Amino acid sequence: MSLDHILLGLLREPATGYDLKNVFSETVRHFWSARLSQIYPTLKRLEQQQMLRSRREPSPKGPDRKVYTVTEKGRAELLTWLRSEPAVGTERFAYLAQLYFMDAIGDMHETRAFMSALRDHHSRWLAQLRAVERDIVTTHGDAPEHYSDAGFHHFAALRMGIHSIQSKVTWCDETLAAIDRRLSSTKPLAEAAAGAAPERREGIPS
Amino acid sequence: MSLDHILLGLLREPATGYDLKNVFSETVRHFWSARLSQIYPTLKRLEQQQMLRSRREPSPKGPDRKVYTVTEKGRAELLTWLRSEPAVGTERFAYLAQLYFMDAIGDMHETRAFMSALRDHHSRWLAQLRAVERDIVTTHGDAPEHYSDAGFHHFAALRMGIHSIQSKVTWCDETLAAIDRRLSSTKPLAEAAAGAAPERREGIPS
DNA sequence: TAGGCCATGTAATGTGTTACATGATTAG
DNA sequence: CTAATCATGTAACACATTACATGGCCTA
Repeated sequence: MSLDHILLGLLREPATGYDLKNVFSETVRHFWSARLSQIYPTLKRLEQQQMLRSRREPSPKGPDRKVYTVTEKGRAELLTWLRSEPAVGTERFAYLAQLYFMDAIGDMHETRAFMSALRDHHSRWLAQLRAVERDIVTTHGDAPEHYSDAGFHHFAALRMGIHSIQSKVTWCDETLAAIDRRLSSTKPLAEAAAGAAPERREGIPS
Repeated sequence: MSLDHILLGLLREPATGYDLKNVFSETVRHFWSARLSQIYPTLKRLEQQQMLRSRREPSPKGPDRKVYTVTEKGRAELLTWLRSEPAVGTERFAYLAQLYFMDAIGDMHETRAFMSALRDHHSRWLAQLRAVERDIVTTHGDAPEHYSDAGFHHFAALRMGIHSIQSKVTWCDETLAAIDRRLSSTKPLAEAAAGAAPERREGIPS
């Protein structure tokens, strides 16, 4: 259901499927993603359901553009969704599942490499979000309570990304430190330098 | 693909679909969820692919149990997945999408109520995760680097949940405070007491 | 005896990804 | 001339949810 609502939300200005794809990669990408091959059929269906109307326009470059606008029915549907309960509880973290089972590999160095890759990824992502934040603050000032209505809501969503990703970087660091303590207590340098990973069996259950 | 791997991971002990459902709701629920009606066909398919083997056993209560075990091929597949890149970039936050478009309602009080509901939800969730953490620390001590291999990895996954949810509670508080500043600067108490929500139009763009 | 748990599943539908298919315009 | 961008879409498949269907055993 949610792509429907996101498209209705983005279509406050008339736009084509292609336009919406670009908006996705610019502003909405840190909490949602969608491919063109999903966007086109969804727009078509929303038009059949009378949530949208479309008109064809010649394009300066390339084929005709099919420009969509939201109907009254579509706007009503958007408002209903916005007024419904916060949509929580559907988050899925595939990389946490990997980590959770990673003891099956039996080599803490692989866990370390995994966490390190994860830290890099989140750290880069955080830098991007902070850059976006810096732009906004430079342009509109550092008091979001004085932004436009839309600006305020967009900024709040961005701040959630920053808090959340920052906490993951911190978590990666905490976990990497614990891994290092673990490695240095069970596998001193001399032994590690010796080569082949020794089988280790411990008694403490999960 | 991931439910496949999660089931392979959970099946270090032989278990039935029903058992796996229960394990889901106990330990894995903070980063993944699955319904029985998805688990059963998936187990069936994994058996066809020779990742799993099953045997029927009489049950003390109810119908025969169909107990699954992982084959060599299944274990190899699990290890391949564990050794692959961290599966990032698929996170979706439907409630952030709601917030992002919520200026369309045109009433900051509704945004406030939304954020407040979100805070409650995350706060309750955080309390649950902290309770689980407390149990583990009480039983196994506060030095995770000395836990079993499995225990260490499970604890690390739990810590990510705690960091991440805590950061969301903090974000909710920050945003609620900003909303309150905004409400008190644009709509003083006397006006709010007067009743009907006045239309407000501001010039600053997003 | 009513409701919950044990235990299995199927069918229909919804949602999302990957791959395929086409073709014009513009910048290097 | 070649590659990127503009612009449309379809088809096949993969993944997930909701609803339906069955039935025994145990507890309140």
